Amino acid sequence: MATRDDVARLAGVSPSTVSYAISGRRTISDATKAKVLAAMRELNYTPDAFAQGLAGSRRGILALHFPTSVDGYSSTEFEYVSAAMERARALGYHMLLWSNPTTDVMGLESLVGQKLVAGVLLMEVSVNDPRFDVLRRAKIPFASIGRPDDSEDLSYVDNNFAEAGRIAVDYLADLGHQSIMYINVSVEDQQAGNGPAIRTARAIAQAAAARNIPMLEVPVENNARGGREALETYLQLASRPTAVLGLKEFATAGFVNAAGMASLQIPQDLSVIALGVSGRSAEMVAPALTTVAPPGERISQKAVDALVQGIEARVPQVIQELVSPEMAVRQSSGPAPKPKS
Amino acid sequence: MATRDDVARLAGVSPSTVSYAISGRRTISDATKAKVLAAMRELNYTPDAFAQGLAGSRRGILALHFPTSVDGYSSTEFEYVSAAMERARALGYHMLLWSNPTTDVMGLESLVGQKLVAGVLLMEVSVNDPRFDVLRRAKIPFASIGRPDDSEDLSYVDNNFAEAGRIAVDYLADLGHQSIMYINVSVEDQQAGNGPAIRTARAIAQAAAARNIPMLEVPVENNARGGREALETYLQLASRPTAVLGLKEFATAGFVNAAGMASLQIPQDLSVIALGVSGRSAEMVAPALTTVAPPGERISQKAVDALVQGIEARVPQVIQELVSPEMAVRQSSGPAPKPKS
DNA sequence: CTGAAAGCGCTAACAT
DNA sequence: ATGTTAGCGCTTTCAG
Repeated sequence: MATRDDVARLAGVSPSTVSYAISGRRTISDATKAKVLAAMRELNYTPDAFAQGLAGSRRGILALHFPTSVDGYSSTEFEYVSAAMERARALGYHMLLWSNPTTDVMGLESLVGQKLVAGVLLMEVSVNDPRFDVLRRAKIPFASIGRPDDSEDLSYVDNNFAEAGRIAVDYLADLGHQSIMYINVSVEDQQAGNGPAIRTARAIAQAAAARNIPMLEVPVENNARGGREALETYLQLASRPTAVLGLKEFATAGFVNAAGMASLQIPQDLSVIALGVSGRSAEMVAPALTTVAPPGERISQKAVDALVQGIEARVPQVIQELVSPEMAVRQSSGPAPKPKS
Repeated sequence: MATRDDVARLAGVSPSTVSYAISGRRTISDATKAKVLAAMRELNYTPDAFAQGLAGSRRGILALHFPTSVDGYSSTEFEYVSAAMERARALGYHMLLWSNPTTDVMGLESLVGQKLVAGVLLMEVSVNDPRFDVLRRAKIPFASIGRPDDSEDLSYVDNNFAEAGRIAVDYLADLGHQSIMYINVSVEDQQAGNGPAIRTARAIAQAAAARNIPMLEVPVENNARGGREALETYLQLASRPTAVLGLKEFATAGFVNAAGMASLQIPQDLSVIALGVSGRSAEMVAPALTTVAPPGERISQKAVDALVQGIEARVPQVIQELVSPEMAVRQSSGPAPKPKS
């Protein structure tokens, strides 16, 4: 492979001139610039990323870090990943995928220690996520999709859960629903500090209280079986809520499907709203799920922007942003049934 | 941050000794090794990845490349990505995610030109994928998940489509089904050379012919609307097949849901089998889809192994492997209905 | 068994 | 406007 010196020789200029012609960090006459460009093209030259990284200060790689999940991830999560990668590329960075158990903080430490990446973007953060301390100590720029409880000094972009709760509850209340069941993630996940689960529960509780509506929380695992369990719980209730909010797509789908088996009509008998689920997933279920979810690409994009700002800005600023969720009314929700007399 | 020379100074040895103590590429007395290790620990030293990459020959980064899809990807695809990343890590490599339009071959070229990555793993390859030529010309190691038509000299791991077709068709034939409809990807996708679509169609046709069963192919887009269109086509058929094979999860789910709306009973009236769909996705649908799909993690894992072999082996070998699909019978399939007399 | 020294291919300060 | 040169932090020969 051709090196910069080969290009310089062929163009008849000094090596540094080649560098400057590429970077534009000093003025080069059009004549020599043309010669350099021609030589580059002829030799099919591209600067070596490792040499650039070692010599300069810019290391054009970002890491996207998420804890390995036993449950696996859904297409909704992949949308975040894809969008983050595309945004990184648009800003001139490569995106490294990195995943290890949350408990294994060493993994992150070793990644950072190698100085391979210029910054780290955290996904699936918990309210007391230990990764933040690791990164703070390492003095490496970072930002997160989602936020921990103690988030004063850090840059993040997160879903506006409070707003999501309000939108969903108000929508249901306006349709005459008088009580709500919330399908939460498993107790273990909650204890692990799952941010969306905790914040959503809080938001729904508040919004429901504001509308004077009782709310019941049911924790299940995020899979079809969990959804079925939620339905069993639902069926055993003395007075069944007419509205169900589900946080995760697999559990919510499982609930809806089980309800269908049990001859419950959705949305005639009860309304179901899925929170934080992408449209594509929502439409895999029958009836298609009404959703309240933030635009994932935009969250990822802004989070990458925040990270890059933290890397490149001379005076990094803390960027914190809550993205408003959007409601998509599909077939799983409607007016509350008339109470039987 | 501490450098290797700092460690050497603290340990009272020469810099190269530190390197050798780490790499183990020459024998070091236990005494000095202990000193070095202690110094490393004290300074919290990790070798700089860029310096290692520049000085040595090993560049511990792999790229996972897939064309950006307008349709977006599903959780099934994410499983491949996750598994590939984990395997790479197990083998001591980082995994870079990279995606751009197939038409834009320049994008891949620039990635490779930077010599950032030691090898490239291709996903979502088409039968005439232009990316192979780019990589061949660049003389960079590569392997693929899936394969092009001309695959003689390259390493790949792919689903055994022929076997998948046979398994599905034999299963249906044994249950008395006499004709089959195949929901394929859109005509555009087929013309773009979508390998799984083309090979699956071929496999089903062959297996059906062997069992003397007619097969009808219906191309639709991979989303809920596509599934509904497939059902409309189905309903208008003079004699309706009692079995449907679907290639993509969103279209297949859409078909099943639309069938439910049209009061078709699955599996009583017709059986549906989803090909290449993960269990998690299959269970989002009601009735849960019977699937014939290869174990995604194992495909990814072997593909990464093949790539790394191509990078590290002194005499790289061409590794080609077809992974057998597995059938999971769920609720969407059963015996053919008795023909009405 | 260990040390010294020559690069790897660049960036950026120091020249002119 | 361009050339010269000193590193960046390592790996790996060459020399004990």
